[in-house]
Amino acid sequence: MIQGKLMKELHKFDESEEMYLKTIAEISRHGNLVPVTNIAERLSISTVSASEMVHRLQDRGLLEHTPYKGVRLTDDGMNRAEGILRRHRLWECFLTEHLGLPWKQVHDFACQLEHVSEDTLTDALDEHLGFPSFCPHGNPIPPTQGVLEVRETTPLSDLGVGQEGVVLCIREEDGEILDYLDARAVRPGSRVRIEEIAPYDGPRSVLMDGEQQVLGREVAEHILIELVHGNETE
Amino acid sequence: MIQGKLMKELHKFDESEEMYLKTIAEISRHGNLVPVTNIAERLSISTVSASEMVHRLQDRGLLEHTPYKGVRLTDDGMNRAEGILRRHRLWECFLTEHLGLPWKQVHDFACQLEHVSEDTLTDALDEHLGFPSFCPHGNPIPPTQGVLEVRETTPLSDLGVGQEGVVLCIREEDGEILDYLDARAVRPGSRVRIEEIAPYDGPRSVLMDGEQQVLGREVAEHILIELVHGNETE
DNA sequence: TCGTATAATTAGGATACCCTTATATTAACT
DNA sequence: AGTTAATATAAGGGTATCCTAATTATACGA
Ligand SMILES: [Mn+2]
Ligand SMILES: [Mn+2]
Ligand SMILES: [Mn+2]
Ligand SMILES: [Mn+2]
Repeated sequence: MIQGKLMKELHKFDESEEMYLKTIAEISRHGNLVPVTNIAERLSISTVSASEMVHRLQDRGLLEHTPYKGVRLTDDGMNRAEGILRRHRLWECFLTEHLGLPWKQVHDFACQLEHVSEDTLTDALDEHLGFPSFCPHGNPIPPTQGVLEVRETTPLSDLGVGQEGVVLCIREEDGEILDYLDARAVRPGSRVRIEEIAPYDGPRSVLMDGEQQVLGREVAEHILIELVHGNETE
Repeated sequence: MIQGKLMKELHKFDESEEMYLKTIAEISRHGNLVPVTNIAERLSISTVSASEMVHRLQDRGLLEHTPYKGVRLTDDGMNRAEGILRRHRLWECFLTEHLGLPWKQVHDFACQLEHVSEDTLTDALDEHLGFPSFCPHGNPIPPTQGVLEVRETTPLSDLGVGQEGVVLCIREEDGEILDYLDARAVRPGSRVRIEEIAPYDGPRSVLMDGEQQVLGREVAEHILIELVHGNETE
Protein backbone atom coordinates (compact mmCIF):
# COMPACT_ATOMS: atom_id res chain seq x y z
CA MET A 1 0.00 0.00 0.00
CA ILE A 2 2.96 2.24 0.47
CA GLN A 3 4.06 1.61 -3.08
CA GLY A 4 0.99 3.30 -4.38
CA LYS A 5 1.86 6.56 -2.73
CA LEU A 6 5.44 6.59 -3.86
CA MET A 7 4.59 5.61 -7.41
CA LYS A 8 2.00 8.33 -7.55
CA GLU A 9 4.48 10.94 -6.43
CA LEU A 10 7.30 9.84 -8.64
CA HIS A 11 5.49 9.52 -11.90
CA LYS A 12 2.19 11.30 -11.40
CA PHE A 13 0.34 8.65 -13.21
CA ASP A 14 -2.92 10.18 -14.22
CA GLU A 15 -1.81 11.11 -17.69
CA SER A 16 -3.89 8.34 -19.18
CA GLU A 17 -6.87 9.19 -17.07
CA GLU A 18 -6.55 12.83 -17.99
CA MET A 19 -6.38 12.11 -21.69
CA TYR A 20 -9.57 10.10 -21.46
CA LEU A 21 -11.39 12.84 -19.63
CA LYS A 22 -10.16 15.57 -21.94
CA THR A 23 -11.01 13.56 -25.01
CA ILE A 24 -14.51 12.84 -23.84
CA ALA A 25 -15.09 16.50 -23.05
CA GLU A 26 -13.82 17.53 -26.46
CA ILE A 27 -15.92 15.07 -28.39
CA SER A 28 -19.14 15.58 -26.52
CA ARG A 29 -21.45 18.23 -27.93
CA HIS A 30 -23.86 19.86 -25.47
CA GLY A 31 -24.10 16.93 -23.13
CA ASN A 32 -24.53 14.18 -25.69
CA LEU A 33 -23.46 10.65 -24.92
CA VAL A 34 -20.05 9.78 -26.28
CA PRO A 35 -19.66 6.27 -27.76
CA VAL A 36 -16.75 4.37 -26.29
CA THR A 37 -15.67 3.56 -29.82
CA ASN A 38 -15.04 7.21 -30.54
CA ILE A 39 -12.91 7.55 -27.48
CA ALA A 40 -10.84 4.55 -28.46
CA GLU A 41 -10.43 5.92 -31.94
CA ARG A 42 -9.26 9.34 -30.91
CA LEU A 43 -6.80 7.89 -28.43
CA SER A 44 -5.55 5.28 -30.90
CA ILE A 45 -6.32 2.57 -28.43
CA SER A 46 -8.22 -0.70 -28.74
CA THR A 47 -11.88 -0.62 -27.85
CA VAL A 48 -11.24 -3.27 -25.25
CA SER A 49 -8.75 -1.09 -23.45
CA ALA A 50 -10.97 1.92 -23.74
CA SER A 51 -13.81 -0.09 -22.33
CA GLU A 52 -11.73 -1.22 -19.38
CA MET A 53 -10.66 2.31 -18.66
CA VAL A 54 -14.20 3.59 -18.92
CA HIS A 55 -15.13 1.16 -16.18
CA ARG A 56 -12.30 2.37 -14.00
CA LEU A 57 -13.30 5.97 -14.53
CA GLN A 58 -16.85 5.09 -13.70
CA ASP A 59 -15.75 3.46 -10.47
CA ARG A 60 -13.90 6.63 -9.63
CA GLY A 61 -17.10 8.58 -10.17
CA LEU A 62 -15.81 10.57 -13.10
CA LEU A 63 -18.32 9.43 -15.69
CA GLU A 64 -21.39 7.35 -16.30
CA HIS A 65 -21.55 4.69 -18.91
CA THR A 66 -24.81 3.64 -20.49
CA PRO A 67 -24.02 0.39 -22.28
CA TYR A 68 -24.53 0.45 -26.02
CA LYS A 69 -25.18 4.17 -25.80
CA GLY A 70 -22.10 5.91 -24.57
CA VAL A 71 -20.50 7.85 -21.82
CA ARG A 72 -21.19 11.12 -20.04
CA LEU A 73 -18.90 12.95 -17.65
CA THR A 74 -20.18 13.54 -14.14
CA ASP A 75 -19.78 16.99 -12.63
CA ASP A 76 -16.55 15.82 -11.07
CA GLY A 77 -15.35 14.45 -14.36
CA MET A 78 -16.30 17.61 -16.18
CA ASN A 79 -14.42 19.74 -13.69
CA ARG A 80 -11.33 17.64 -14.09
CA ALA A 81 -11.67 17.82 -17.86
CA GLU A 82 -12.07 21.56 -17.90
CA GLY A 83 -9.02 21.90 -15.71
CA ILE A 84 -7.03 19.99 -18.29
CA LEU A 85 -8.42 21.96 -21.20
CA ARG A 86 -7.58 25.13 -19.31
CA ARG A 87 -3.97 24.11 -18.87
CA HIS A 88 -3.73 22.89 -22.43
CA ARG A 89 -5.00 26.12 -23.89
CA LEU A 90 -3.00 28.36 -21.61
CA TRP A 91 0.17 26.56 -22.58
CA GLU A 92 -0.83 26.92 -26.21
CA CYS A 93 -1.06 30.65 -25.75
CA PHE A 94 2.35 30.75 -24.17
CA LEU A 95 3.98 28.60 -26.81
CA THR A 96 2.45 30.64 -29.59
CA GLU A 97 2.82 34.14 -28.27
CA HIS A 98 6.05 33.90 -26.33
CA LEU A 99 7.99 31.14 -27.98
CA GLY A 100 6.66 31.62 -31.48
CA LEU A 101 6.21 27.95 -32.23
CA PRO A 102 4.00 26.69 -35.07
CA TRP A 103 0.50 25.34 -34.52
CA LYS A 104 1.18 21.67 -34.65
CA GLN A 105 4.05 21.81 -32.19
CA VAL A 106 2.14 24.15 -29.96
CA HIS A 107 -0.64 21.63 -29.75
CA ASP A 108 1.57 18.60 -29.27
CA PHE A 109 3.72 20.21 -26.61
CA ALA A 110 0.69 21.52 -24.78
CA CYS A 111 -0.68 17.99 -24.76
CA GLN A 112 2.27 16.98 -22.65
CA LEU A 113 2.55 20.04 -20.48
CA GLU A 114 -1.14 19.89 -19.58
CA HIS A 115 -0.43 16.88 -17.39
CA VAL A 116 2.26 18.49 -15.30
CA SER A 117 0.81 21.81 -14.31
CA GLU A 118 -0.42 22.21 -10.81
CA ASP A 119 -2.83 24.98 -10.04
CA THR A 120 -0.22 27.36 -8.71
CA LEU A 121 1.71 27.04 -11.91
CA THR A 122 -1.34 27.29 -14.12
CA ASP A 123 -2.62 30.38 -12.38
CA ALA A 124 0.76 32.08 -12.51
CA LEU A 125 0.91 31.32 -16.21
CA ASP A 126 -2.59 32.64 -16.70
CA GLU A 127 -1.63 35.90 -15.06
CA HIS A 128 1.59 36.13 -17.01
CA LEU A 129 -0.38 35.82 -20.22
CA GLY A 130 -2.86 38.48 -19.18
CA PHE A 131 -5.79 36.11 -18.63
CA PRO A 132 -6.52 35.22 -22.23
CA SER A 133 -9.99 33.98 -23.16
CA PHE A 134 -9.16 31.85 -26.16
CA CYS A 135 -6.44 29.51 -27.31
CA PRO A 136 -4.69 30.16 -30.61
CA HIS A 137 -7.19 27.87 -32.30
CA GLY A 138 -10.09 29.89 -31.03
CA ASN A 139 -11.30 27.59 -28.30
CA PRO A 140 -12.35 29.13 -25.02
CA ILE A 141 -10.14 28.81 -21.97
CA PRO A 142 -12.17 27.57 -19.02
CA PRO A 143 -11.87 29.98 -16.10
CA THR A 144 -10.94 28.78 -12.63
CA GLN A 145 -14.52 29.23 -11.62
CA GLY A 146 -17.62 30.19 -13.47
CA VAL A 147 -18.88 28.88 -16.74
CA LEU A 148 -17.40 28.67 -20.17
CA GLU A 149 -18.45 31.37 -22.57
CA VAL A 150 -20.79 29.86 -25.10
CA ARG A 151 -20.80 31.26 -28.61
CA GLU A 152 -23.26 30.67 -31.40
CA THR A 153 -21.43 28.72 -34.07
CA THR A 154 -22.09 26.77 -37.23
CA PRO A 155 -19.83 24.10 -38.70
CA LEU A 156 -18.44 25.22 -42.03
CA SER A 157 -19.87 22.01 -43.42
CA ASP A 158 -23.39 23.34 -42.80
CA LEU A 159 -22.98 26.48 -44.87
CA GLY A 160 -24.52 26.64 -48.30
CA VAL A 161 -23.04 28.12 -51.43
CA GLY A 162 -22.77 31.84 -51.15
CA GLN A 163 -22.87 31.98 -47.39
CA GLU A 164 -20.20 33.93 -45.61
CA GLY A 165 -18.75 33.98 -42.16
CA VAL A 166 -15.73 34.29 -39.95
CA VAL A 167 -13.79 31.36 -38.55
CA LEU A 168 -14.26 31.24 -34.79
CA CYS A 169 -12.41 28.10 -33.85
CA ILE A 170 -11.26 24.67 -34.80
CA ARG A 171 -12.85 22.04 -32.68
CA GLU A 172 -11.50 18.65 -31.67
CA GLU A 173 -7.99 19.84 -32.28
CA ASP A 174 -5.34 17.36 -33.15
CA GLY A 175 -1.88 17.73 -34.56
CA GLU A 176 -2.84 16.45 -37.98
CA ILE A 177 -5.74 18.70 -38.70
CA LEU A 178 -4.16 21.79 -37.22
CA ASP A 179 -1.16 21.45 -39.43
CA TYR A 180 -3.35 20.96 -42.45
CA LEU A 181 -5.57 23.91 -41.72
CA ASP A 182 -2.75 26.21 -40.73
CA ALA A 183 -1.22 25.67 -44.14
CA ARG A 184 -4.52 26.74 -45.71
CA ALA A 185 -4.96 29.99 -43.82
CA VAL A 186 -7.80 28.58 -41.79
CA ARG A 187 -7.42 30.49 -38.53
CA PRO A 188 -9.70 32.19 -36.10
CA GLY A 189 -10.64 35.50 -37.66
CA SER A 190 -10.31 34.39 -41.26
CA ARG A 191 -13.15 35.50 -43.48
CA VAL A 192 -14.69 32.66 -45.45
CA ARG A 193 -17.22 32.31 -48.23
CA ILE A 194 -18.50 29.13 -49.82
CA GLU A 195 -18.00 29.22 -53.57
CA GLU A 196 -19.07 25.76 -54.56
CA ILE A 197 -19.95 22.40 -53.12
CA ALA A 198 -19.09 19.32 -55.13
CA PRO A 199 -21.83 16.72 -55.76
CA TYR A 200 -22.74 14.23 -53.06
CA ASP A 201 -21.99 16.72 -50.32
CA GLY A 202 -18.37 16.62 -51.43
CA PRO A 203 -15.43 18.97 -51.06
CA ARG A 204 -16.09 22.68 -50.65
CA SER A 205 -14.41 25.32 -52.70
CA VAL A 206 -14.09 28.30 -50.44
CA LEU A 207 -12.60 31.73 -50.44
CA MET A 208 -10.54 31.81 -47.29
CA ASP A 209 -9.18 35.26 -46.51
CA GLY A 210 -9.21 35.97 -50.22
CA GLU A 211 -7.44 32.78 -51.22
CA GLN A 212 -9.09 29.89 -52.98
CA GLN A 213 -9.07 26.68 -50.96
CA VAL A 214 -10.66 23.28 -51.20
CA LEU A 215 -11.79 21.55 -48.02
CA GLY A 216 -13.36 18.12 -47.64
CA ARG A 217 -16.62 17.84 -45.76
CA GLU A 218 -15.07 15.92 -42.89
CA VAL A 219 -12.52 18.61 -42.31
CA ALA A 220 -15.12 21.33 -42.71
CA GLU A 221 -17.05 19.86 -39.81
CA HIS A 222 -14.26 20.85 -37.51
CA ILE A 223 -14.26 24.47 -38.53
CA LEU A 224 -16.76 26.50 -36.57
CA ILE A 225 -18.09 29.65 -38.15
CA GLU A 226 -19.90 32.77 -37.09
CA LEU A 227 -22.28 33.70 -39.89
CA VAL A 228 -21.89 37.22 -41.15
CA HIS A 229 -25.03 38.31 -42.96
CA GLY A 230 -27.78 35.93 -43.77
CA ASN A 231 -27.48 36.21 -47.54
CA GLU A 232 -28.51 32.71 -48.39
CA THR A 233 -27.99 32.57 -52.11
CA GLU A 234 -28.97 28.95 -52.51
CA MET B 1 5.46 -5.28 -30.14
CA ILE B 2 3.04 -2.67 -31.39
CA GLN B 3 1.96 -1.90 -27.87
CA GLY B 4 5.38 -0.58 -27.06
CA LYS B 5 5.13 2.15 -29.65
CA LEU B 6 1.71 3.30 -28.64
CA MET B 7 2.45 3.20 -24.95
CA LYS B 8 5.57 5.19 -25.52
CA GLU B 9 3.68 7.86 -27.36
CA LEU B 10 0.81 8.07 -24.98
CA HIS B 11 2.63 8.22 -21.69
CA LYS B 12 6.22 8.97 -22.63
CA PHE B 13 7.50 6.65 -20.02
CA ASP B 14 11.07 7.55 -19.54
CA GLU B 15 10.37 9.73 -16.55
CA SER B 16 11.78 7.10 -14.24
CA GLU B 17 14.77 6.52 -16.43
CA GLU B 18 15.40 10.23 -16.66
CA MET B 19 15.22 10.71 -12.93
CA TYR B 20 17.80 8.02 -12.43
CA LEU B 21 20.15 9.56 -14.95
CA LYS B 22 19.72 13.05 -13.62
CA THR B 23 20.20 11.92 -10.06
CA ILE B 24 23.36 10.06 -10.85
CA ALA B 25 24.77 13.05 -12.68
CA GLU B 26 23.95 15.33 -9.79
CA ILE B 27 25.45 13.14 -7.13
CA SER B 28 28.63 12.27 -8.96
CA ARG B 29 31.55 14.58 -8.35
CA HIS B 30 34.19 14.76 -11.10
CA GLY B 31 33.61 11.29 -12.43
CA ASN B 32 33.47 9.41 -9.15
CA LEU B 33 31.55 6.18 -8.87
CA VAL B 34 28.10 6.63 -7.42
CA PRO B 35 26.93 3.95 -4.96
CA VAL B 36 23.60 2.45 -5.87
CA THR B 37 22.51 3.02 -2.30
CA ASN B 38 22.80 6.75 -2.73
CA ILE B 39 20.67 6.67 -5.83
CA ALA B 40 18.01 4.69 -4.05
CA GLU B 41 18.08 7.10 -1.15
CA ARG B 42 17.74 10.24 -3.22
CA LEU B 43 14.89 8.75 -5.23
CA SER B 44 13.15 7.37 -2.13
CA ILE B 45 13.15 3.95 -3.63
CA SER B 46 14.22 0.56 -2.28
CA THR B 47 17.77 -0.51 -3.04
CA VAL B 48 16.42 -3.59 -4.71
CA SER B 49 14.41 -1.54 -7.16
CA ALA B 50 17.28 0.81 -7.74
CA SER B 51 19.51 -2.14 -8.40
CA GLU B 52 17.09 -3.58 -10.93
CA MET B 53 16.86 -0.28 -12.71
CA VAL B 54 20.61 0.12 -12.74
CA HIS B 55 20.79 -3.17 -14.59
CA ARG B 56 18.24 -2.02 -17.10
CA LEU B 57 20.11 1.20 -17.65
CA GLN B 58 23.31 -0.74 -18.07
CA ASP B 59 21.69 -2.93 -20.69
CA ARG B 60 20.63 0.20 -22.49
CA GLY B 61 24.22 1.36 -22.49
CA LEU B 62 23.59 4.40 -20.34
CA LEU B 63 25.85 3.52 -17.46
CA GLU B 64 28.37 1.04 -16.14
CA HIS B 65 28.01 -0.67 -12.84
CA THR B 66 31.00 -1.94 -10.91
CA PRO B 67 29.54 -4.19 -8.23
CA TYR B 68 30.23 -3.12 -4.69
CA LYS B 69 31.71 0.08 -6.01
CA GLY B 70 29.09 2.06 -7.79
CA VAL B 71 27.88 3.40 -11.06
CA ARG B 72 29.26 5.70 -13.72
CA LEU B 73 27.38 7.21 -16.63
CA THR B 74 28.60 6.40 -20.11
CA ASP B 75 28.97 9.22 -22.61
CA ASP B 76 25.48 8.46 -23.84
CA GLY B 77 24.15 8.47 -20.34
CA MET B 78 25.92 11.70 -19.53
CA ASN B 79 24.51 13.37 -22.61
CA ARG B 80 21.01 12.31 -21.68
CA ALA B 81 21.55 13.53 -18.14
CA GLU B 82 22.86 16.90 -19.21
CA GLY B 83 19.91 17.30 -21.49
CA ILE B 84 17.62 16.80 -18.54
CA LEU B 85 19.58 19.17 -16.32
CA ARG B 86 19.46 21.71 -19.10
CA ARG B 87 15.70 21.52 -19.34
CA HIS B 88 15.32 21.54 -15.60
CA ARG B 89 17.39 24.65 -15.14
CA LEU B 90 15.90 26.51 -18.06
CA TRP B 91 12.45 25.93 -16.70
CA GLU B 92 13.65 27.11 -13.32
CA CYS B 93 14.76 30.35 -14.89
CA PHE B 94 11.42 30.79 -16.55
CA LEU B 95 9.42 30.01 -13.45
CA THR B 96 11.50 32.37 -11.37
CA GLU B 97 11.95 35.28 -13.70
CA HIS B 98 8.70 35.26 -15.62
CA LEU B 99 6.20 33.69 -13.27
CA GLY B 100 7.74 34.89 -10.03
CA LEU B 101 7.30 31.61 -8.19
CA PRO B 102 9.26 30.78 -5.02
CA TRP B 103 12.31 28.50 -4.99
CA LYS B 104 10.75 25.34 -3.77
CA GLN B 105 7.91 25.42 -6.26
CA VAL B 106 10.23 26.41 -9.01
CA HIS B 107 12.32 23.36 -8.35
CA ASP B 108 9.42 20.96 -7.97
CA PHE B 109 7.62 22.15 -11.07
CA ALA B 110 10.80 22.07 -13.09
CA CYS B 111 11.26 18.48 -12.00
CA GLN B 112 8.07 17.63 -13.81
CA LEU B 113 8.46 19.86 -16.81
CA GLU B 114 11.96 18.54 -17.47
CA HIS B 115 10.45 15.29 -18.67
CA VAL B 116 8.16 16.80 -21.26
CA SER B 117 10.34 19.19 -23.16
CA GLU B 118 11.49 18.20 -26.56
CA ASP B 119 14.48 19.92 -28.06
CA THR B 120 12.47 22.35 -30.14
CA LEU B 121 10.65 23.51 -27.07
CA THR B 122 13.76 23.67 -24.93
CA ASP B 123 15.67 25.67 -27.47
CA ALA B 124 12.84 28.10 -27.99
CA LEU B 125 12.63 28.56 -24.26
CA ASP B 126 16.37 29.07 -24.05
CA GLU B 127 16.18 31.80 -26.64
CA HIS B 128 13.19 33.39 -24.99
CA LEU B 129 15.15 33.59 -21.75
CA GLY B 130 18.14 35.11 -23.46
CA PHE B 131 20.40 32.07 -23.15
CA PRO B 132 21.02 32.16 -19.42
CA SER B 133 24.12 30.44 -18.04
CA PHE B 134 22.92 29.57 -14.57
CA CYS B 135 19.75 28.44 -12.86
CA PRO B 136 18.34 30.48 -9.99
CA HIS B 137 20.28 28.27 -7.59
CA GLY B 138 23.53 29.03 -9.30
CA ASN B 139 24.03 25.78 -11.15
CA PRO B 140 25.30 25.94 -14.71
CA ILE B 141 22.94 25.27 -17.59
CA PRO B 142 24.48 22.74 -19.96
CA PRO B 143 24.67 24.15 -23.48
CA THR B 144 23.35 22.23 -26.46
CA GLN B 145 26.87 21.46 -27.41
CA GLY B 146 30.18 22.14 -25.82
CA VAL B 147 31.22 21.60 -22.27
CA LEU B 148 29.87 22.83 -18.99
CA GLU B 149 31.65 25.79 -17.48
CA VAL B 150 33.65 24.59 -14.52
CA ARG B 151 34.16 26.93 -11.61
CA GLU B 152 36.50 26.63 -8.70
CA THR B 153 34.37 26.10 -5.62
CA THR B 154 34.66 25.09 -2.00
CA PRO B 155 31.88 23.66 0.12
CA LEU B 156 30.93 26.02 2.89
CA SER B 157 31.60 23.14 5.27
CA ASP B 158 35.30 23.31 4.40
CA LEU B 159 35.74 26.93 5.40
CA GLY B 160 37.42 27.75 8.68
CA VAL B 161 36.46 30.41 11.17
CA GLY B 162 37.09 33.85 9.76
CA GLN B 163 37.10 32.80 6.14
CA GLU B 164 34.88 34.70 3.74
CA GLY B 165 33.38 34.06 0.39
CA VAL B 166 30.45 34.42 -1.93
CA VAL B 167 27.79 31.77 -2.45
CA LEU B 168 28.06 30.41 -5.98
CA CYS B 169 25.47 27.68 -5.99
CA ILE B 170 23.55 25.09 -4.08
CA ARG B 171 24.38 21.61 -5.24
CA GLU B 172 22.19 18.52 -5.24
CA GLU B 173 19.12 20.66 -5.11
CA ASP B 174 15.98 19.31 -3.63
CA GLY B 175 12.77 20.93 -2.55
CA GLU B 176 13.52 20.56 1.14
CA ILE B 177 16.90 22.12 1.25
CA LEU B 178 16.08 24.91 -1.17
CA ASP B 179 13.18 26.00 0.93
CA TYR B 180 15.30 25.94 4.04
CA LEU B 181 18.14 27.90 2.53
CA ASP B 182 15.93 30.40 0.77
CA ALA B 183 14.44 31.29 4.13
CA ARG B 184 17.96 31.96 5.43
CA ALA B 185 19.12 34.27 2.67
CA VAL B 186 21.44 31.64 1.26
CA ARG B 187 21.41 32.52 -2.42
CA PRO B 188 23.93 32.79 -5.19
CA GLY B 189 25.70 36.08 -4.67
CA SER B 190 25.26 36.23 -0.92
CA ARG B 191 28.37 37.24 0.99
CA VAL B 192 29.25 34.83 3.75
CA ARG B 193 31.72 34.73 6.64
CA ILE B 194 32.24 31.97 9.14
CA GLU B 195 31.93 33.32 12.66
CA GLU B 196 32.16 30.17 14.71
CA ILE B 197 32.15 26.41 14.41
CA ALA B 198 30.63 24.41 17.23
CA PRO B 199 32.68 21.54 18.71
CA TYR B 200 32.88 18.20 16.93
CA ASP B 201 32.62 19.86 13.52
CA GLY B 202 29.17 20.98 14.50
CA PRO B 203 26.87 23.74 13.32
CA ARG B 204 28.38 26.88 11.83
CA SER B 205 27.46 30.34 12.89
CA VAL B 206 27.80 32.48 9.82
CA LEU B 207 27.18 36.00 8.73
CA MET B 208 25.09 35.64 5.61
CA ASP B 209 24.57 38.89 3.76
CA GLY B 210 24.91 40.67 7.08
CA GLU B 211 22.47 38.48 8.94
CA GLN B 212 23.44 35.95 11.57
CA GLN B 213 22.56 32.37 10.63
CA VAL B 214 23.29 28.92 11.95
CA LEU B 215 23.84 26.10 9.49
CA GLY B 216 24.51 22.45 10.24
CA ARG B 217 27.53 20.79 8.63
CA GLU B 218 25.43 18.54 6.43
CA VAL B 219 23.60 21.47 4.96
CA ALA B 220 26.81 23.46 4.62
CA GLU B 221 28.21 20.73 2.38
CA HIS B 222 25.64 21.64 -0.22
CA ILE B 223 26.57 25.29 -0.35
CA LEU B 224 29.41 25.96 -2.74
CA ILE B 225 31.52 29.03 -2.14
CA GLU B 226 33.99 31.13 -4.03
CA LEU B 227 36.62 32.26 -1.55
CA VAL B 228 37.18 35.96 -1.44
CA HIS B 229 40.53 36.77 0.12
CA GLY B 230 42.56 34.14 1.79
CA ASN B 231 42.54 35.64 5.25
CA GLU B 232 42.73 32.44 7.20
CA THR B 233 42.33 33.60 10.76
CA GLU B 234 42.42 30.13 12.29
C1' DT C 1 -40.03 -10.08 -35.62
C1' DC C 2 -35.50 -11.16 -37.28
C1' DG C 3 -30.81 -10.53 -38.55
C1' DT C 4 -27.00 -8.04 -38.63
C1' DA C 5 -23.89 -4.56 -37.50
C1' DT C 6 -22.23 -2.52 -33.34
C1' DA C 7 -20.77 -2.69 -28.71
C1' DA C 8 -19.30 -5.19 -24.69
C1' DT C 9 -16.95 -8.90 -22.33
C1' DT C 10 -14.02 -12.82 -21.47
C1' DA C 11 -9.64 -14.96 -21.62
C1' DG C 12 -4.86 -14.90 -21.84
C1' DG C 13 -0.67 -12.02 -22.31
C1' DA C 14 2.89 -8.35 -22.10
C1' DT C 15 5.62 -4.49 -20.04
C1' DA C 16 7.58 -1.26 -16.93
C1' DC C 17 7.96 -0.06 -12.35
C1' DC C 18 7.81 -0.73 -7.54
C1' DC C 19 7.76 -3.62 -2.89
C1' DT C 20 9.26 -6.89 1.03
C1' DT C 21 11.82 -10.61 2.80
C1' DA C 22 15.28 -13.67 2.56
C1' DT C 23 19.90 -15.14 1.17
C1' DA C 24 24.33 -14.73 -0.88
C1' DT C 25 28.73 -12.03 -1.74
C1' DT C 26 32.38 -9.17 -1.03
C1' DA C 27 35.21 -5.18 0.83
C1' DA C 28 37.32 -3.74 4.59
C1' DC C 29 38.70 -3.40 9.24
C1' DT C 30 40.72 -5.58 13.20
C1' DA D 1 42.71 -14.65 8.52
C1' DG D 2 38.28 -13.81 10.36
C1' DT D 3 34.29 -11.13 11.20
C1' DT D 4 31.13 -7.82 9.98
C1' DA D 5 28.72 -4.31 7.59
C1' DA D 6 27.56 -2.99 3.04
C1' DT D 7 25.96 -4.70 -1.42
C1' DA D 8 23.84 -7.57 -4.51
C1' DT D 9 20.46 -11.27 -5.87
C1' DA D 10 16.77 -14.29 -5.70
C1' DA D 11 11.98 -15.24 -4.92
C1' DG D 12 7.36 -13.95 -4.87
C1' DG D 13 4.02 -10.12 -5.34
C1' DG D 14 1.34 -5.94 -6.87
C1' DT D 15 -0.54 -2.21 -10.01
C1' DA D 16 -1.74 0.31 -14.09
C1' DT D 17 -2.02 0.24 -18.79
C1' DC D 18 -2.17 -1.78 -23.15
C1' DC D 19 -2.84 -5.86 -26.79
C1' DT D 20 -5.25 -9.75 -29.71
C1' DA D 21 -8.72 -13.14 -30.56
C1' DA D 22 -12.93 -15.10 -29.54
C1' DT D 23 -17.40 -14.78 -27.72
C1' DT D 24 -21.67 -12.69 -26.16
C1' DA D 25 -25.35 -9.10 -25.97
C1' DT D 26 -28.03 -5.56 -27.77
C1' DA D 27 -30.14 -1.99 -30.81
C1' DC D 28 -32.29 -1.04 -34.80
C1' DG D 29 -33.63 -1.05 -39.46
C1' DA D 30 -35.86 -3.98 -42.86
MN1 LIG E 1 -2.10 15.23 -23.17
MN1 LIG F 1 -5.98 25.00 -28.98
MN1 LIG G 1 11.89 15.11 -12.61
MN1 LIG H 1 18.28 24.93 -9.91
